[in-house]
Amino acid sequence: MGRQSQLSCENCPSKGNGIFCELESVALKDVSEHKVVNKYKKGQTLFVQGNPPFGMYCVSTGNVKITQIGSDGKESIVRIASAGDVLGHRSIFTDQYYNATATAIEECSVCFIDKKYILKLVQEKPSVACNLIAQLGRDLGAAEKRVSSFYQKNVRERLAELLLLLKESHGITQDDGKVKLNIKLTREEMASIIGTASETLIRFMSELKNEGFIEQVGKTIFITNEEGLIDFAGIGY
Amino acid sequence: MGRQSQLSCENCPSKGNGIFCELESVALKDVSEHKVVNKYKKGQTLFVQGNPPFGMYCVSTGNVKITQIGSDGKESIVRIASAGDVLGHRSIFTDQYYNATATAIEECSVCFIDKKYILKLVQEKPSVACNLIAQLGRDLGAAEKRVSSFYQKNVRERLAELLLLLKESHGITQDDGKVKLNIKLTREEMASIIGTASETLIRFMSELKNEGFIEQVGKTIFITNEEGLIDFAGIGY
DNA sequence: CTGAGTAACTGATATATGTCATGTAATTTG
DNA sequence: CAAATTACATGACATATATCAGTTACTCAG
Repeated sequence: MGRQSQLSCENCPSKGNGIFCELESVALKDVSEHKVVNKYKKGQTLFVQGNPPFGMYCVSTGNVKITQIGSDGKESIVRIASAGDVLGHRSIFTDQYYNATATAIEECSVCFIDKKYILKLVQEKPSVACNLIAQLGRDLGAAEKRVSSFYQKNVRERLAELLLLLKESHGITQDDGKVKLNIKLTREEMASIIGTASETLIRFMSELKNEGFIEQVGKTIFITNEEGLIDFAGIGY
Repeated sequence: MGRQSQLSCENCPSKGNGIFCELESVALKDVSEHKVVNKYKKGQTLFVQGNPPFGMYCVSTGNVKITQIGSDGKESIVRIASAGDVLGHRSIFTDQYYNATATAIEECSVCFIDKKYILKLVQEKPSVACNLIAQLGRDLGAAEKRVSSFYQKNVRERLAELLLLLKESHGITQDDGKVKLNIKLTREEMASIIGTASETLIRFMSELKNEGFIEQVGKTIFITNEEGLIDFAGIGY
């Protein structure tokens, strides 16, 4: 659905931390020529659970949610991809259909790289393969940590943990010392990340507000007391 | 701790489905020469959460549980590795300390491959890199599925799902049509996989027994009605 | 073989969290 | 700009599951 435009990988906002970061200029230009830049509006899907993969996505700007739908229709957010993150890489190499849906949660610019080309690139450029392995390794680590969180922590602790993770990935420290979470998530979405009902999440958010750990202006969340949250989450950070 | 012995990769029971399966004889022999075969007894650890990784493990025989300990001491099983599965690969490439502990749940034979060598191999042999990516991709897919299961399913459904997964990975169909789950897990361990208390798990196991979906002889579980379980799990398998 | 320790199992009770209901605030749309 | 829709928020209640307590059945070391 997205509008196309050409934008070189060398000027990509995500150049520094992507899987292509160690490629020399010539190779990077070659990547540029094999990709398509797509724009997505909020709510538009990059790919849909159950469909076959044709390539890999690399987020340039904006945030994308990766969700799985249960048989009861409940939507669970398994991951959020931001600038520099790749998407759909899992399905290409495992030769499975997408087992999740990727949806833009805001105006996004995402590059699409053809399956054939990315397979060739991984064969020829060990650095790309290694970076892909590392990325998958980090994703797996994060996913396994979440699995154990579900067992070991209650909703309140998982919420504190989520806020701290969002701070790491999307936090902007302001002049007044408060940290702004630069990502717009509905309460419903936040709830489906930590696996709880939105009402329950909202209740605990209110609690955190009352106790002075966070502040809210509209949907935007500010972390005002990180130490407190860490304590709250009950973790060895 | 394990006793050493030399055993060629070419005769490894897990040769067909490991990450080295596409290597030619010469290369495989080279791998053999860079590995050490270790034996572990039930309860012995391959590596421990928080320690730095020195290499990668490849399970030859037996089953290994990968666990994470929460701040409250609760042990959560994030994955079970069996013949052909690799272990500790995540930490090598992400350059992090182990964020999980690997423990033999029965007599095991596991090959250890030095970090330096495996890095070199991934650089030089694209097939190894691709297989590693695929393996990580499958692991990530499984982990993400578990994350959403926690949100979307209740304990009973997660138990049915676990039994079906164990059937896929460790099931042996017998002459009488019953499927034997060829893996010895304590109820406590099973509970910590699906994230519930052992008492609760036992209760639902009894329920499944009473309704004729499974049978038990000692610790060994037999699946007698797969269809029923699939229905129970409420999933689109 | 035997006793001690651990694991399996069952029951009773407590509680965290889900669900339903209702009202208000914020967005979107014609 | 108003109307309609959607998201946020809080209360009341229901319930799945954790926790605690106790019994029985294995397992393993001596």
